[in-house]
Formats: sequence, C-alpha cells, structure tokens
Amino acid sequence: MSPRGRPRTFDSTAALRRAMLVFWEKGYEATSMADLTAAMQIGAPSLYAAYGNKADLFAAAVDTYKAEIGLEIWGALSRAATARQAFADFLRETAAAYAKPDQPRGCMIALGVLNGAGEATSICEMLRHSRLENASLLRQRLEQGVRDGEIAPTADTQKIAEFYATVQHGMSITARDGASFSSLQNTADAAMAAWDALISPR
Amino acid sequence: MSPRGRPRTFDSTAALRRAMLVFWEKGYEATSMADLTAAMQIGAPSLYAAYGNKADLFAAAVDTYKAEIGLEIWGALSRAATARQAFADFLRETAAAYAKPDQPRGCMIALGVLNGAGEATSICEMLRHSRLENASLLRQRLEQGVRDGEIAPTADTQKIAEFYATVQHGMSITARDGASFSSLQNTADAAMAAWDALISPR
DNA sequence: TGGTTTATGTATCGAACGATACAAAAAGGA
DNA sequence: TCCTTTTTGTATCGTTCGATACATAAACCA
Repeated sequence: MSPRGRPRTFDSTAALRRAMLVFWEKGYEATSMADLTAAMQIGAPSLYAAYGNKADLFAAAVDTYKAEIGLEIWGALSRAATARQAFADFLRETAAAYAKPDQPRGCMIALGVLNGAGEATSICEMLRHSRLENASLLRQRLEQGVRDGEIAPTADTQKIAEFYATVQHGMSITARDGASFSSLQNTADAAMAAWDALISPR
Repeated sequence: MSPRGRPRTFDSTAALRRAMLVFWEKGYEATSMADLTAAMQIGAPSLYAAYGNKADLFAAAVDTYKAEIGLEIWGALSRAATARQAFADFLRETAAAYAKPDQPRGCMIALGVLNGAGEATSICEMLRHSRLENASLLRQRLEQGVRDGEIAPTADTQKIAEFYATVQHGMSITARDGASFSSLQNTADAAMAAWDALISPR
C-alpha cells in the first residue's frame, strides 16, 4: 500500500494551499520560485518533483482556489430559488470573499495574469478560459430563469451575463484598492438595481 | 538656445510613446528593459540618461497615457450637459477605447500593476491613487448633478461613483479577454440601466 | 583649434531568475 | 542484509534581469 521509496516529509495539499495563497497575493509572474519554496517550506527539488514546473504548480493552485474559494461564490448561483436571488447572492458572496480578512483581496483568476504576452501565454489563456466559463455559468442561470418564466424570453441573456461578470471582474480591482465589504456590497446592490430593466426589455 | 553637448539622435516623446505602448500591453513587471530598448530603438544608457530607471520611465509613460488616451475618456464627463449623459458618454468612450484596434486592450492604469508586493509597491500605489482619483471625478460629476437638481440629494454619490468605476475596471479585464466594442457597449448600457434607480433612492 | 559638455554604442556588472545534478537519507522488497 | 526506489538538502547550472563603466562621437563655447 505505502509507496516504495523514501516517504514525503511534508503535507502535499497543505503546501499546495500555501503556494495558492502566494500566487493569489502576488500574481503568477511576480511570484518567484524562492517565494514558493519559502512559503511551502520545502526545497526546490521537492517542489519540482511533486508538482512539475512553475506553470504546473500554478495550474494546481488554481484548481485549489476554485475548490476552496470559488465554490462558495459560484455555489450561490445554484442554491437560490430565483435567478434574481441567485445573482444577488452571487454578488454578495463575491463582495464577502474579495474583502475577507486574512486572505488576499480580489479574485485569483481575475488577477493572476493579465498580459498574455511572453512565456505566460498558456497560463493567461487558461485563466481567460476560466473567466469566460464563469460568464457562461451566469448565462445558464439566466436561461434557467427564462424557462421558469422569471425572465422575459426577449431578454439578452448574453448581455446580462457579461455585465455581471464584468462587475465581478471590476470588484477584484476595487477590492485590491482597499474597498471594504460594505463598499463592495454597495456596488453589488447598484448592479442589482439594473435587474428589473435588464430582464424585461421594452 | 540649443543645448550644450552632443544632440539626441531620437525623438524623446516618440520613444516615450512607444514605451507607453509596451508597458500598456505587457504590464509593468512583465516588461523588460530589453523590450523597451528594442521598442524605443535606443540603447540602454540613452534610456537611463533620458528617463531615469524603469519606474521613472513607467511613471512618464502613465502621464503620456493619461494625456493621450485617458483625456478622451474622462473628458466626456465634462462635455455632456447632464450627469446621465456624461456617464453614458463616459462608458461609451471607455468601451470604444478598450476595444480599439491597433492598440492594447483595456486600461493601462487598471492593468499596469495589480499586486502591491515586492519592489513594485510604489508603482502600484501610484496607479491605485490614479484609480481612486478617477472614482472621485465620477463622484464630483454626480454632485454637480445634485446641485443641478438632476439627482436626488438623498442619492449616495459615493456608492454610485464606486459602482461605475468598478464597471470600468471590469471592462478592462473583459476587454483583455477579447470582448468586442459592441459587447462592451452592451455592458455599458446595462450599467446605465441602473441609473434611474440609483439617482432617486426610495 | 582646443576644451567642455552631453549622447551614443559596446561590453559587462552583480543579483535574481527558473530549473537541475548529485550524493546522502529513508523507506520497502527479496 | 543488500538492492531498488523515491525524497531530501546542497550546490549550482545557464539565462535574464535592471543598471553602468568606459571609450568614442558630436555638438557648443572660447
């Protein structure tokens, strides 16, 4: 059952979580391998043996982020009974997560890499894909609302989804600038003020 | 009248404009001095003699950006007669600038530096200051609207300003992800759909 | 013309980068 | 016990980073 060779002396998931926090706080390019080995408290060869290169480790850290942080935010979409409540909860969870103490501000997926040039192209493309996927989740919830009769069939679900996705993106930057939870929640409320006009176009 | 020593062999403002484009496209940290000297077509010593170090050059590039790109966006705030039209124009100019062909997508001030850690702290703080200043400009235009009787005195101008500033921040990321002008304009329209509810709170 | 001043081009600096070579260490299997 | 397998710690690889030293070139001033 136990593996053949010398056993690991560190907790792999705990170390990955520490790496996730460093990437989240500093972004992909600004994080050095020295930062990572220091935070994970392991040597460089252990890191490369366990996770691969820097890009591989970042991809694993993003998966951890999605499971640990993202799930709480995006789970709100499916928990609420109505689309309106789902979007309100989604934005509220976003505001809470982005301003939560003792963890980096904003979203790791939104802020991890922003310039696609250079060697970070594939990483940037992965995050871009995740962001577009998130907007697609918003759209799916809207279309569910259309099927439920909550949203007018003439409503532009793609437009509405992109709007709220864009608001969430912006909240990452505003959160990095120091906005409090209540401040972010005010923005969430303002975004929801457009709801009625958006779901019943004239 | 002419300076004492050997004259420059390059156009200082043109070279600065090229540096601005590189910083804009790749961000502060991902841009290397080799990238800059290649784009500016000057040697490293000429660069350092003319602009100082990398941070100084970035600050000068930001000034150029504000004068060349930002002015068109933020000028819309003061050009329109009503606050509503001013914000609609402001968002439309933003959408147009962020998706304009033959230039980097999104906003240099929003995307230049996002992690304050490391050596880029002062740069990040400068951009953060610019972003908060922009939100303040939005608020001032709203307060003008209050004085004009266009906006209810009970309206939360700080909240409204932060909302539209956040939407603009998000549009930078959405633009980087490839959104077209019409797509960004849809988001701008959606944001304006909240206007009536925001300026006359109940 | 000779002296001063500034800019340019080459060549390179020390530091930090991501990533490994290598040998010792610690486990299981025969 | 000896061999194989895997991990760990040290030391270091070659590259790239931001930033300069230095000699030469090109202007103005006296």
